Amino acid sequence: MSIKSTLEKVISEDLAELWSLLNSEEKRQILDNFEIHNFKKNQIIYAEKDDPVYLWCLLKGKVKLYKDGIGGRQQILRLYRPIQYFGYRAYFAHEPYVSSASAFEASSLGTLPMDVVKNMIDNNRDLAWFFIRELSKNLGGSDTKIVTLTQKHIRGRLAEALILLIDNYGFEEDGKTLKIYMAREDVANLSNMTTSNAIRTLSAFAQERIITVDGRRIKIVDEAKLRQISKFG
Amino acid sequence: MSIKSTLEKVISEDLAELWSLLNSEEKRQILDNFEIHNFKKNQIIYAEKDDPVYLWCLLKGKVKLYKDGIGGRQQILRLYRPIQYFGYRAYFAHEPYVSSASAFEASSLGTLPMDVVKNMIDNNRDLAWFFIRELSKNLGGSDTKIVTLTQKHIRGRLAEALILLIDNYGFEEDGKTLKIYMAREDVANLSNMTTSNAIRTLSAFAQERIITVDGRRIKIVDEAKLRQISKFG
DNA sequence: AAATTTGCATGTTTTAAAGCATAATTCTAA
DNA sequence: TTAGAATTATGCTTTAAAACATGCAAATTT
Repeated sequence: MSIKSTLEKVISEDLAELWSLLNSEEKRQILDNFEIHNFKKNQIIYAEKDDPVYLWCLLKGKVKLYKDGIGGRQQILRLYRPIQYFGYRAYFAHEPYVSSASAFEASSLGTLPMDVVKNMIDNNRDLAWFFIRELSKNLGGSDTKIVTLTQKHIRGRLAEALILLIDNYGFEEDGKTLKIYMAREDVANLSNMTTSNAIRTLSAFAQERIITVDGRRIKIVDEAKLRQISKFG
Repeated sequence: MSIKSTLEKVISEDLAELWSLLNSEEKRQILDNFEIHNFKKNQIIYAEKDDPVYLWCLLKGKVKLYKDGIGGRQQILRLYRPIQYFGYRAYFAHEPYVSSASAFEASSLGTLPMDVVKNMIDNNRDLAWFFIRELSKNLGGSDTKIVTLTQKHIRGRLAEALILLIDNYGFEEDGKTLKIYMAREDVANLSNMTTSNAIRTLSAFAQERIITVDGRRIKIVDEAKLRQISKFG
């Protein structure tokens, strides 16, 4: 199979949501400009203050969007799974990036120059609506996060983070084990607490039989309890 | 002057930014659907969980967008001044509102049904870009706020809030006095702290000759120092 | 004008979470 | 395969901010 038709296969199968919104000329434009890049575990995809150039599409793996804060503290803002798009916000705002993206594990990503995306949006209202909707959903999420991360106590924040991991990456075949294996430090960076407190609170949850912990494998035993802790104390 | 031509005057003068993007048919559509509403001080414009129906345009006054959190604690997310638009995010996300809006002082607002806005976006790419850009700027701001509100200490958060007030509402004729007079409680809700601590820290800033405080009149004496405190300790 | 409410100011106490120290364990690379 | 590094686990100490209490002043209501 030619490189091009392989690419077409990859793109048309994987970009499902966006792909269906395009006409044949637009599809050709994508094929001509789409590039695949592979990233190793923990490799940085782009960094805060960089100028945005590409629309990124996660094809395989896991990616975190994060912001480095005060005293080396890092806040994870969003997590991506295949097939999701990111990296476009800063371009649309005419700003440099305010956050960084890195591969959580070995990942494969596609790029499309934002100038191409811009042209396509100009001529495709469905595409415009796709981005308007994505931006709107993200903005609602960030506004909500401002309140939960500042007002919830540690246990509530950790419970919320675990629920986010469930919703984002789901379970292994057993229907219990989280399908993501992250360092305690990343759990902490997700839920706005120190690594010590993430470890401590995970242990507490384990003791209370809400979860079990085996290294980085986290099993959700009592999801209802988790949601209750996330919502209230 | 007829009601309609008065309205046209109000709209064409005040909606400047959006108005210039429209053709005459679109302008007619706005004139037919635009309504003016007046709100008293502290009156709620819409509330969290409501379904979004209108695009709101602040014509006169000041509006806060906020979210009620845990234990009666409120977080102010954004502040609006004339002429700014809000209330569209939830509609675009196909969600109920996740935050509430209320008038900070007696205010005058215009409404346009979101269904009308949607139709206009469908046929006007500049209008689409207007909202894409606004959403993108807001999302960058919210993502940044997540980090500053969780990681900065009280003094840094208050300094940042005061700078936000400068940038949003500016100064009186003296070039020093903030052009907004808000209760200590709102200052606290803007900077994620208790009312007591807002009062305490304002007093501390006054003692350090960074600001002067006379009731709700706040004079910025040393803006450079304020920016330094916001950035670092 | 008196009474009541509301908002501002400040001191004291309590507490949640950070910071720090030290092991134990697991991973990684020479 | 072993030495070293990184990660996880736990206990102890410190601290920033919340919670609480009280007094005072200004504004509103009666």
